[in-house]
Amino acid sequence: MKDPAPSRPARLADVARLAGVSAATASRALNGSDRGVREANRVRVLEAAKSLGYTTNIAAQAVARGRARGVTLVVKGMPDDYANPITAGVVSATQRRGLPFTLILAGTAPADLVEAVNLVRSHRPEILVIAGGRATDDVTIPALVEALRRYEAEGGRAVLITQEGLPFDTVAYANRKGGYDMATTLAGLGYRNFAVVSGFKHGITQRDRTEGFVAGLADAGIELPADRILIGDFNRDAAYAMTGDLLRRNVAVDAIFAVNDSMALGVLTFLRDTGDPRRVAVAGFDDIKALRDVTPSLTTVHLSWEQVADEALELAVSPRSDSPRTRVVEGHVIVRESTPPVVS
Amino acid sequence: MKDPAPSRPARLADVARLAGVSAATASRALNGSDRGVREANRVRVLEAAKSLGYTTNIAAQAVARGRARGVTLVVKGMPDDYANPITAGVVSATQRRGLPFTLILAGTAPADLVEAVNLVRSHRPEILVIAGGRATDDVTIPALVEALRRYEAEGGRAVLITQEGLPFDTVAYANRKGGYDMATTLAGLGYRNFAVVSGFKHGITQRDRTEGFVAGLADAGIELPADRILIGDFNRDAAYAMTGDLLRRNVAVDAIFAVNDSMALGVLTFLRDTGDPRRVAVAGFDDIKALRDVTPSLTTVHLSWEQVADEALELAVSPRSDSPRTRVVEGHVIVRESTPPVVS
DNA sequence: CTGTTAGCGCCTTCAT
DNA sequence: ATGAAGGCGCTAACAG
Repeated sequence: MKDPAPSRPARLADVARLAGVSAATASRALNGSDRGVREANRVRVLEAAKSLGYTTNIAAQAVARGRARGVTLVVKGMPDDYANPITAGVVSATQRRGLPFTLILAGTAPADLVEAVNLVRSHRPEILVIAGGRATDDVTIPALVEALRRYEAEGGRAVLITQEGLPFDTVAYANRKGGYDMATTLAGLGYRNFAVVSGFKHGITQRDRTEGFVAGLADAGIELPADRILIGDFNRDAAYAMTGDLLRRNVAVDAIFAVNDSMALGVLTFLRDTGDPRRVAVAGFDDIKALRDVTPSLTTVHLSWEQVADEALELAVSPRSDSPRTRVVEGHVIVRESTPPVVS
Repeated sequence: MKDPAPSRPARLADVARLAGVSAATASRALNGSDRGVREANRVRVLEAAKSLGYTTNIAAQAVARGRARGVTLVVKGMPDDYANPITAGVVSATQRRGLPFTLILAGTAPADLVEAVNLVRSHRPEILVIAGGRATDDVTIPALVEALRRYEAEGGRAVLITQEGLPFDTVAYANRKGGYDMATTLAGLGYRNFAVVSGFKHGITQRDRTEGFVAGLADAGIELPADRILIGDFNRDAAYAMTGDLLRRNVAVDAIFAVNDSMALGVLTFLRDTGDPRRVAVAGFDDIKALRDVTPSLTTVHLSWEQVADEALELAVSPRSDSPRTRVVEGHVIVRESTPPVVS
């Protein structure tokens, strides 16, 4: 049997005709914000729509309205909980508000983010959320700011998660404080010889977490030699490799702080692959879900992604303010098996 | 400083004017498929566009063309690698082809999928991919089929991943064979007393994996008592609970096959939380990335998600065929530490 | 409350 | 190769 000739989707006019009303009335009954339609007509329109299998042409609607409903999230890399614990939070916060949700992936190169924002601009959604950190040496920042400026000038609302310091509404985590608290916690447990597995040098998130950690150690009377701060890519595999480098140097280390959980998992797995995973304490940051299934269970800084996402959407739907607002979400240290108290 | 009055985004007409050409020419230079524009004009249009910060209004483009470029993926629940190893594959396969990508989340109730498809219809993308299994007792299937029929009648191309048996192009995994191979592998390692942790009764994926496993055991001369097949929700937490139920019954079990990896992780974590995780062998299915970091490392059926996604897109971009095609991707068993050979 | 009339921004014949 | 004109499906004024 041959395919039937591609029939046109039912249009609003078809529905209106079948219901015996004008297109305007059908529009109001179907998608209008105001209630100005007699009940009888409303019912007839809805029935006609259903019997025709009508779905609003969102593109046409967006053209007519000048803007598309809903929020678009831009995420770097994969939207998995592993690398991007934020995604799930934004998704559910969005659905909770009954807003349409769309996800755009950006590549991991800095310039990709600018490109993604311009792609989003061409969709013209009401709300744009960008998740993910940036680097201090990122030469594309001016381009990013310009793209976002344009987006907002065109009537959109942009909110950044993590991208602190840019002139837009922002939700940030207390990275410095989290690092600081982790340091004092570990020191309190009796550890003295630390190493930090961090992301490449100019990443803002890892920088703040690392600096906070170093400051916390200092306040606990512990100095961290510069060569104990390892630098590499901001992911699990790099952390795995860095741990090898560290241990091969045969330095005395009894605790490793990885600046995020997926890196901590890399550290842990390396330790396990090469002996007893408990011979060095390990701590991470984020409290991603995957931690539930690893041994030893991992000490980390818990962040409430639900709250982060919720604050972001709240900023987005609130009236525009004259100057950019920043909300900071704090986490708290959760001590688990990977950092047992030191017995001496 | 006050916000400037929301300026309109630059339109094609603005670009055309600045470049000194007509809108038609600007359109051809910017987005036209044909090359019919003199080089000099092309350059001037591109420059004008850049200087105005112009981005195509995709909605308008979609209205004019009748269809939006790119692929939309519908996924149930969260798009994380944990529950949906497919997402990452589809994302990269899509980007590899240079197609715009959009993700729509559906709720986990069967009816949510129909709703999601209709939402997608209203976006009118060229390609629609649905990832995720279904239940045999799903009363919404006719509604789903109708929604997809309409989508295709309107000119869209739908491809299902996993949703075997529906009249659309489909990429399926060899679930039965995977289960069968796992059974014979485990039997070959010396195991005799099995249990299966499966998803709720009518899920097609879990049914096939379970049936294959039972058949494999039978061919190895092992009978699986019906009460050793545990039924519950198709996720980690349910598997965790089911394992508890099983062990409390005090039955002799030396190996548990969980029908997917996240359930296997639930089993493993339960075993660990209540004693030595190695006292029972555990095997899963899918080979998700999170497995890299757990101990003991998990025996599973490896599936190439890249290949699955690639076949799906290949079907989608290939010429329409008269009857629905099905491609089956096979996996293979990978034996790891969680199922050591039985020594007797 | 409802219908009429203009657009929204873009693409695509059809001429030239 | 280019421009003019019409149309895609919907919404927003404006009358009534």
